[in-house]
Amino acid sequence: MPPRKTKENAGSLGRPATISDVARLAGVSVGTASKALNGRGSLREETRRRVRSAADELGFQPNTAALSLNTGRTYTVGMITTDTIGRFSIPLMTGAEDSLGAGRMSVFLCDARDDPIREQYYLRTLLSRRVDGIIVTGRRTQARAPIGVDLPVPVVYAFISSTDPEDCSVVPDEAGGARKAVDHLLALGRRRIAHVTGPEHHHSAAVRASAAVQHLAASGIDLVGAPLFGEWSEAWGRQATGILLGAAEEFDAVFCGSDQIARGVADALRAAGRQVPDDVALVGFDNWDVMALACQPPLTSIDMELEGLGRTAADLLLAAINGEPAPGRHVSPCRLVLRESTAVSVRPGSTRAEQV
Amino acid sequence: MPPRKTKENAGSLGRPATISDVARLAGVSVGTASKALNGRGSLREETRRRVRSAADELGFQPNTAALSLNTGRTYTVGMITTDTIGRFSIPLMTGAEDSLGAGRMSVFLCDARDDPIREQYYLRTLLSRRVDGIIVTGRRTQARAPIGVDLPVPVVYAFISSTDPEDCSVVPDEAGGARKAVDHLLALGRRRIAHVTGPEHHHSAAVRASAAVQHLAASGIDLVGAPLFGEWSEAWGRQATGILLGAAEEFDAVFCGSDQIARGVADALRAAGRQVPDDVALVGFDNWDVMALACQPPLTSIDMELEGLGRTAADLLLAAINGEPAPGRHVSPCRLVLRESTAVSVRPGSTRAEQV
DNA sequence: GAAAATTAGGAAACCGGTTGCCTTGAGAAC
DNA sequence: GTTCTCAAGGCAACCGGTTTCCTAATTTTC
Repeated sequence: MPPRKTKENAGSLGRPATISDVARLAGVSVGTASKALNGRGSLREETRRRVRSAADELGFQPNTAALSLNTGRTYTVGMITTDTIGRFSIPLMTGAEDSLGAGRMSVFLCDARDDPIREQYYLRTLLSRRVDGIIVTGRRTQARAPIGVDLPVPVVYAFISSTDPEDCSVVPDEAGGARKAVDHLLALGRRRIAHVTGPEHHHSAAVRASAAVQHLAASGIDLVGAPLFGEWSEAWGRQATGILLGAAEEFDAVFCGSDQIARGVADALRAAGRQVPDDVALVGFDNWDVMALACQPPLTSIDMELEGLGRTAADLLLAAINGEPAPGRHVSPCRLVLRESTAVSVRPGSTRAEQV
Repeated sequence: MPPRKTKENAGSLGRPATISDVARLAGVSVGTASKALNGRGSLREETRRRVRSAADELGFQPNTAALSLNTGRTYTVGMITTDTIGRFSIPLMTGAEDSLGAGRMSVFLCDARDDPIREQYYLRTLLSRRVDGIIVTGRRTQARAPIGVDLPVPVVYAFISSTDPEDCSVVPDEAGGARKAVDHLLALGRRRIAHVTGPEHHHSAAVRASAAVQHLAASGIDLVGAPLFGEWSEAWGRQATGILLGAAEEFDAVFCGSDQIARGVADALRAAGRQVPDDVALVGFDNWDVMALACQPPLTSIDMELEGLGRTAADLLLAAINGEPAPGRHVSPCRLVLRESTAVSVRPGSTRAEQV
C-alpha cells in the first residue's frame, strides 16, 4: 500500500523531515534554508519562497533539541506536585499551563506522591532536561522545606509555600477569605456565629479559624463556643452540628472551614428541622462546585481562585526566567461567592450565584 | 559572598556542567570522559574512577537535548487531555505517569480545553519536540475523530476512543460494569430494579442502560419502567426518585448511572421515609470516593479502575514505541465495590468496603 | 631482541539546527 | 576595460554529547 499523503507527513520520508531535507528539496545549502525560514541573512524573495514551500511540503518542524543546544534554553518548565494530584492541583495546573502555554512553554508533569525520594528523582530529571524553571505545588498541612538549594533555575511555589522566606511562593489569602465570610454574615445581621473546621494541626484550619475569631473580636463579638476542629469531611460536619445543637448557646450562622463540612452541617440542620438560611446562615470554604451546588440549599462559599493563583505562579516564573525574580511570599485575595445558603430572601426560580 | 557549595552545584561554574568540564577536570578527552561515564571503551579502572569523581564534584548531569540528538529518541511522551482536566483525567494521568516514569519517560501535559485549535497546536508542538509517543485522553459523549493521520509517532487513546478502529484505544468495560451491578442486585434477591442515569445521547449512559436492560432480560426480568435518562447530577437523582415514587410500580432497587445521581436518589428516598438498603438497595457508578463515602449510607458502586486504565494505556504506548503496536480497542474490566447501600445486614461499626 | 598482539585513550565525525564570515558574480562607476 | 560595491548564498564552527577509528605504548611471543 502506497503511503498516504497528509499534512503532517507529506513528503513521507518515514521520519521527521530535517532542515537538510528541506535544503536539498529547495536546492540550497542548510545555512541558507535556515536563514530563509527565520527571516535572517540576505536572500532573494524567490529563494525564501522556494525554501518555505519545500518546508511545507515536507511538513518540516525544527527539532527542538537542536534548537535548545544552540540557545541554551529549552522552553520547558517542570511542574512538581508534591502530594498526589488532587482536587486542588487541577485548577492550579490548568492556570499555570494556560499562562505558560501562552509563553510557548511546554510543561513536564511530575507527580511526586508525597515521597521525598520521588521528588528528588524528578528534580534531577528536570535539571537534566535543562528546564527553564520549576513550579512546585501541592497541598500540605504546613509550609514545606525548599526543594533544593542553589538550583541553577528559578523555582516558584504555588499554593504551598516554602519555609525559606526568600523563596518565591504564591498563596491564597486564607485569613482574608475568612474575614470576608465573617463580614458577610455580620452584614446579614447575624451575631451568633459558630465555626466548624478541619484538623487543628492543619495550617489552613488554624489560619481560617483564628482570622475568624479575631475579626469577630474586632467587632466586639465572640464566636459561639470555641472553633470546632475535626476532619475535612461531611461526617464531621454532621457530627459537629449535633454538638452545636446540644450546647446551651444558640447560633444563627455557621462558618465552615470547607464546603464538605458545610454540606454535612446543612444536612444535619435540615434533619433537625432548622431552616437554612432563615434560622441558620451557612458559609463554606473552597467553592468546590460539586459540593457547593449540590448542597441544599446551594452554598455561599469562599473561592481561593486557584486557577488565577496558578497563572500568577506561572507569570512570576516567566519573569524570573527573564531575569526579574520576585522573591518572597505573594498573597492573592479570595473571593466571596453568594448563593442561597446566605440569601436574605429566597426568590424561587432564581439560583444564579452573585459574586463579590 | 563566596558561592555556597551544594550537591546540585558543587564546582559552581554558574551554569550546568558539561562533559568538557568533567573531561578537563579529570585530565582526559571528552570522548574518554563519555566512555568512562557510560562504561564503554577500554579504560583503566583508575581513569574511570577519576572521571566519575570529577563528574560528581561538578554535579554533572548529561544534557538530554544532546542525547536525543544522537539517539533520535527523547524519552518524552505527550499527554493531551481533550476536555479540560477533570475528575476522570486525574486517575488516568496518575496511572499513565506512573507507568511512564518507571520507563524513565517524562510527560508533557497539554490541556486542550475541548478546543480543536488548541489541540492541533499542541500536536504540532509535541511533534516538534520529537516526543516518542502520545496519549490522548478525556471524557466525551462519543468516540472522537483521530487526532491526526499518519503521525510519525504512536498514539494511544485512553478512556476516550478513536472512531478509527485501527487506532489503539483503551476503554473501561462499562457494559460489563453494568452487568456486575445488576448481578449483584439479583444476588441480593432484588427483582424490581429501576435505572436512573445521565443524558440519553451520552454514550456512557446509553451503554450502561442497555447493558442493564439486556442483562436483566437474560434472567427473564424486566426493568421497572424505562431507564430514566436525565442529567449527571444529584438534583436529577432526587427528581427521578420522585418520578419513581409517584409511579404505580413498586421497586426494591435502583441502579444509577453515576454516584452523584445515586446520592440524590439516596437523599430523596430517605426524605420519603424509605430505608436504604432494607427497602431499596442502591448501586452507583464511578466509585467516586467523595460521593460514595459521604452518601448515607455509603454507596456500593462500580469502579472503572481508571488508574489501571492509565497504566495500561502507558504500557501499550511503550510497547508501540518499542515496535510492538497493539492496534484496536482494548477493553478493561470494571470492579464492583461493596458498601452499605446494598449490605444484606448492616453491622454497626463496620464500614469497611468489601471488594469483588 | 624484533615482530606481533593487546591495551589505553585521543581525534574527529555526527546528530540538527544557527550564525558569522567568506566567496562568487553581477552591475555600477570611472 | 578595469576596479569597486554590494547582494546572494555557501562554508564551517558551534552547541553537548556518543561512537568509530586510529595511534602510541606496553606486553607477549618466538
